[in-house]
Amino acid sequence: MEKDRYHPEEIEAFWYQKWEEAGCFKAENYTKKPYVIVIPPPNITGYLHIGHALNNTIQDILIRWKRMSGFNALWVPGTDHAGIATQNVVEKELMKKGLSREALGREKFLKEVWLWREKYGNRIIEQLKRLWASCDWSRLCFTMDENLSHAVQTVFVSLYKKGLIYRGTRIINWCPRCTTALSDEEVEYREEVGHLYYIRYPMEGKGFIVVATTRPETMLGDTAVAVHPEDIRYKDLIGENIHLPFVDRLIPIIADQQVEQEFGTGAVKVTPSHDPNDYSIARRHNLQFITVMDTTGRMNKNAAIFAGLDRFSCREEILKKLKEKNLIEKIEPYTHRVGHCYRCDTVIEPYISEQWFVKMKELAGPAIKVVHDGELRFYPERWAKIYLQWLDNIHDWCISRQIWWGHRIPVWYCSNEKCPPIVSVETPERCPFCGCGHPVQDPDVLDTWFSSWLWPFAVFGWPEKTRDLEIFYPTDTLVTAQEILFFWVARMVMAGFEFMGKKPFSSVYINGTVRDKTGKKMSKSLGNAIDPVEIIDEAGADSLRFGLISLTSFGQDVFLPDGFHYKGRNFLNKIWNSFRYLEMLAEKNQVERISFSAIREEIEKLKISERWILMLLDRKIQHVSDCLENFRFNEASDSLYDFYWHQYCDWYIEMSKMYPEKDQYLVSKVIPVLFYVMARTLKLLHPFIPFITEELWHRLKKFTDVDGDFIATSSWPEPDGFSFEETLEKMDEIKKIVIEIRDLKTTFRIPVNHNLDVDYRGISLLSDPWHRTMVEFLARVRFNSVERSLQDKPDDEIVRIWESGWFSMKVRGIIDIATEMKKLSSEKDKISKIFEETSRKLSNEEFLKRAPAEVIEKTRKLQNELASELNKIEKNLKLLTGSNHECDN
RNA sequence: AGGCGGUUAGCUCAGUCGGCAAGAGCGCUUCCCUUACAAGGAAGAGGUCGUGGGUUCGAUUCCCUCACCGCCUACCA
Repeated sequence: MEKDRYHPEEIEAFWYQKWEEAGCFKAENYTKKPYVIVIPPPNITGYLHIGHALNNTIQDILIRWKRMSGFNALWVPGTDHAGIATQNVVEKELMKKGLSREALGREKFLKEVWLWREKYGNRIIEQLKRLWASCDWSRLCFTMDENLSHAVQTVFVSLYKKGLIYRGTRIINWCPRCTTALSDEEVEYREEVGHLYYIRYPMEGKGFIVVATTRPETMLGDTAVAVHPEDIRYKDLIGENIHLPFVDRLIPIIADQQVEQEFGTGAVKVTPSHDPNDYSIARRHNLQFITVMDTTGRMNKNAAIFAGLDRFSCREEILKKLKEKNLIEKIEPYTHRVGHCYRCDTVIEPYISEQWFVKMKELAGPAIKVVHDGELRFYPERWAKIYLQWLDNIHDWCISRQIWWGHRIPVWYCSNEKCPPIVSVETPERCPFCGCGHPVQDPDVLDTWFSSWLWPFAVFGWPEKTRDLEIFYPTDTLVTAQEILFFWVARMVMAGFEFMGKKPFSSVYINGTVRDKTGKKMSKSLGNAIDPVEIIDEAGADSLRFGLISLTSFGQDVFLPDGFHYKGRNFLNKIWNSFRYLEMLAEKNQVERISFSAIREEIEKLKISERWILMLLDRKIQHVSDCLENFRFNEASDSLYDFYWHQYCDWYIEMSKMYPEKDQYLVSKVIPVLFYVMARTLKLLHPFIPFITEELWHRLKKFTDVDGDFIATSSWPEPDGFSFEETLEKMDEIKKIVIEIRDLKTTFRIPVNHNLDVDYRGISLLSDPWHRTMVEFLARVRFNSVERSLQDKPDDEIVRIWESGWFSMKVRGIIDIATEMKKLSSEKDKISKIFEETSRKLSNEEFLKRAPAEVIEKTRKLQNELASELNKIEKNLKLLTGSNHECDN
């Protein structure tokens, strides 16, 4: 037989295609109970990164498991139009060609974006698809699809009519690079080292008041200085005026509770148009709002001599001028949080403008209740608290964006300014209020998340009352990342109740974040990303999946070490080669049609080894199913790994080699059990490593009567209900003896198939010839039955006492007594300690009184085992020191 | 400032209701290309489970303190 390794490339490509051709992933069997997951739609600008890989592997495991478990499993795929991100990408492309969106104009620009989308927008889907995701691709959705647009408009109009959407002039987060408003969630705060500048503001009378600020350039827009009403330092100054430098403006000193006396000097400059705090102070005090920047972050005409400067150069300039005027008291280093645009990383500018908002308080109610009532659960549970905390403090949602790529706001304005806005799904011909002819549509588009939050029902055709909507909504499980808990998850729950009257899903599994060695999130822009596609090219999707899953315990962040996928890769190789052994075995013994049902019918004819592995398999089926039920993916995959490799391969397959070719028991029982365990384990492994299991499933068909056309659509195994508990103890004993002999053989370098003198009158397990054969085979020795006394032990033999019998082996050359002594002594010490501990426990009345019976029983049993072990070691030690008379049995 | 997560073998991590003689993968040591597999096999070494208290018959596990690492929220300019 030739050496072989598992080569995934062709196999993975082959089966993916077959699955699709056969429609394995289509959720078409409406007689079955549905199980539904909607994918968190990746951005069309995205590449598959390791975070997607983890997130989608988990979804795929759930879907495949449920599909096999008899559900009409539906995984809805789709992509997100990602308004700002996509517009930025296309603008960059245009820039390369010397074009700009302004030069093209709205219509032509949008054409470009659609072209770009046609060309690259499905790249990430192709990656997912080629690689593993068992989505129902016939239902692929896009957030800019016509029905999605229709849903978005319907929702807007409905919320507007309920008074939950309004238009207003507020201070909002503005990105001067993207020149658009952003929601609070779209701003990323980062600690940055800056300065705190103490500036002297000359008072109208005489003297100065010193204010502290991190942003001196905004002073040009100051319309007051505020102090705390009870601050004795400034009490008398309230109502005085300040002569604001550069802009020639008198501004008052006012008193406001919001001012912290301890911070800075206790006096704060108030810039209502460029700071959210100052904005609220200004509203309380009816201050003037003076905007000193334009939409791109340049100082405007209100900035007097600084007009035209960029906001950051203006800061430098103004500091220079202040120094010249001796108006800087001091400058301190200061670390503070600075908001950045989540799409382009530009520093956010608080900015006053007219935008559309959604009132969130009312919508949040049902979303809070459903979690309180336990009808929507988070896994891990701690996320519920974070979710609730956000909803409890929810602010209105700014939904209008001053970009072009996205859902146009369904609002028109009449030329007559007295007419209210026309809010309608259909384009109005004329103004319904005054009848005039040319209503103009609002130029803005909606926040991308304003379409994403409708995802769980919009993908099924809402607002139409479709059959899909009726059958598949609400969905079951949402698998997503922590970073979009507020952006997306919370808003979906709100939308679900508002528009469907029902929660959109009942379980939310928040998978961990994949981080690099320094704890940073893996991302392309940070340059610390591991490219999953590269790993797949190298070792296959199964290896990647297995490696990822193995490292991600219940919602914990994942810290990827180099070569994390080797575990999976090696495992696949093990599976591959063990399968080849089975094939070879079947062919050699001319076994063709193995009937699994026969195994179950003739249980009583099975020997301990078969019963043992069947029992372990049964337990494993139960365990893996339980793990999946509780989102314990790594526990499931690791316990399957252990079972397959360290029980099935290391022991059971090895045992099968003890039978001669065409042995009756081998052919009639062992081979069927080998195949049976293989087949069932492959099913359990399928959700984790779909490709190799599918390949082997089809190879199994040559020998067995496995069910289903594909393993992907076969049935999830149920335990047979075997309870051969007694085999466990015996197999453990056999393993122990085998390991003991192997240890001796290693220590004393004894050759293979050495003759071992054994007195098994006292070793009860070995009184069974079949057990003896098995031990001999596994330990690669031959037993000579002897009944001589240990006193007659020749000097070139080493002896091990086991229970009340013993075995002895001839040792070539020098027996290294010292090595053996050392080993036994340290073993003795170790066991003695534990023995003492258990003794103490068992003589403790409180323990006996309070501990549960099974714990006491367990401790007693351990105590006995330790005692007999100590006894053995004692005797063995005595043998080595030569005083072997007493231990002769 | 609050909240959350982490701290277990050299490295990366498991350890579900307190009752283990504390596990895995990689790495390390010794031996073996034995007819499924060297991406393999056999046998090993390696941990006072971050600190200090407490509860308990019993704590890696529960409670409190502290330390360090990380994350998330917050209108201290």
